Amino acid sequence: MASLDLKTSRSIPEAISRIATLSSPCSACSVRQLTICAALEERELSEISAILSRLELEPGDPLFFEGEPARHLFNVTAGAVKIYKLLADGRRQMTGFLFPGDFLGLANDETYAYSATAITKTWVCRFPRGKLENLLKRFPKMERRLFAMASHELAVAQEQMLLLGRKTAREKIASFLLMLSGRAVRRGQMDNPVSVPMTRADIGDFLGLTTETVSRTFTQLRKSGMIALLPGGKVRLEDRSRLEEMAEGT
Amino acid sequence: MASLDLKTSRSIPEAISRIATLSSPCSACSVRQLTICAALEERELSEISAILSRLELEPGDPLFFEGEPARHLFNVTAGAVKIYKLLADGRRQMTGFLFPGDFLGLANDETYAYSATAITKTWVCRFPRGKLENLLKRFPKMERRLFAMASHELAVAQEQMLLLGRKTAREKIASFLLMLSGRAVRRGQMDNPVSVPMTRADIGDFLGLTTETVSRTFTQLRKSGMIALLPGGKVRLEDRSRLEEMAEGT
DNA sequence: CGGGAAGTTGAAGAGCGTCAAAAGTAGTGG
DNA sequence: CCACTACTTTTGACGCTCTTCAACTTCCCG
Repeated sequence: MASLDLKTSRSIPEAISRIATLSSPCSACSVRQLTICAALEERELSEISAILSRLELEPGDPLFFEGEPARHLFNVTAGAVKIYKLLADGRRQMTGFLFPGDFLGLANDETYAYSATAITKTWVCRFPRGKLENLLKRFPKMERRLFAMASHELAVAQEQMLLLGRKTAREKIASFLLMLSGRAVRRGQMDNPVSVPMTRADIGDFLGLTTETVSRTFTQLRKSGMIALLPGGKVRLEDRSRLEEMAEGT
Repeated sequence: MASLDLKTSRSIPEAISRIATLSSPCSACSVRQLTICAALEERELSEISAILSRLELEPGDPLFFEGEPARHLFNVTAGAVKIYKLLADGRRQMTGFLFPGDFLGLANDETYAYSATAITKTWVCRFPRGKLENLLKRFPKMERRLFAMASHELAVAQEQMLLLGRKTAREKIASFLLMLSGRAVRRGQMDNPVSVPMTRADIGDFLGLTTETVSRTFTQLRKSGMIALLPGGKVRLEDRSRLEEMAEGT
């Protein structure tokens, strides 16, 4: 699994190497157009840059835990992050997987509503909450962009509720693979094969299934010729239209 | 609308006492403090008032359907609304129940991501999307308030994912009743008994269960003395702490 | 290589869904 | 005011999907 992300993140060193020559490291940011920093001027970027810290996380490193005071907001620039909530007895629900360009840490009250952990080697920009809020007041464009992203998250969450509440295991897995593929495209990557950097247990906790059911369902889709399981945690979609039908329940 | 210049009213009773003398119907709005119109000046309220239509809906009346061009945003002022998504074969997932003070119609692309229907006799304020957006640009306080509400929705959605993906039928029903109770309190109503204006089928589609399972689970909770089913769609919570434990899976 | 985590597969069982029917409730009109 | 209808809710019997528990295999990373 880990080897797979090394591949996807191969362009990071290049980006870093360019940092020194630019006025703001953000100018070289490969995910800028995807996130809150889109459409900002160079001068504004340097102000953003001044308040953030860049962190490098190893697989399994936590960003924060549910219930903690929400002191920071984060922006994923490379790698993958999982966010989840727990029940008292340890049952876990992933509420999202985050990839480059995704934003996390919005807190309604003063504490995080979920925990966040790096899945692979991951780079994030970390913003102190108060400082970012001050900046947002001065850059309405950025605030509106953040609102739009939250609004998008809301639509994604509703789609996920439909999946969790009403789809079968096969439909869930099909939807999941298509979602990963679609998001890869939006980040400018190949749509197929799709990189699946998380474990079966993580996928299960995302889809409301057990690891065993996830594994069995992958096998089932493989045997019916709809997908191929490639080494390095990659999955090739062999019949996208049938997967799409399956995902919609037809 | 003629203008009567008043200072911002901070306390609700104070505001209500002034209703008769005020120009904008929004001044008398009982849910103002709960929604996007909180903390606006009288002059701003009258501008809001100028762009909205007030609609009265009968049970079953649609507000809009998934996929339709998102021309309006809505604010519930009285009654109850259900929002839901459908699969091709008719399977349905409620993504929320909305009560006075709640906001709906945010659309990421140009179309609604879900359908919305009145459950009971309902009053809403309807805002043309473009006009409201213009107003938001001029009233950053309101835009920030809307953002905060969307952010809250996001946290609620994540809680619902935890419920849908990982809770048992009993835990789901317990969580549901406690949620209704908590929201009633936030609207200034009694926390117990809780009013349950939606059908068993609607509840099932909200919790990822069938009507039969919802009904059986209600019966089970009633027989174990945790709730009482009252006429008129009311439920009395007989043992809140046990319900809370159950909702959290302990 | 070797050890531990992750993934796969099997068998058995539980929880919830499905199908069916009865009982309760609300609205309508004679 | 009651009968009629249609819908909602409840209850029962049965079945299926997914979970649980367990063993085995594969894949990494040191």
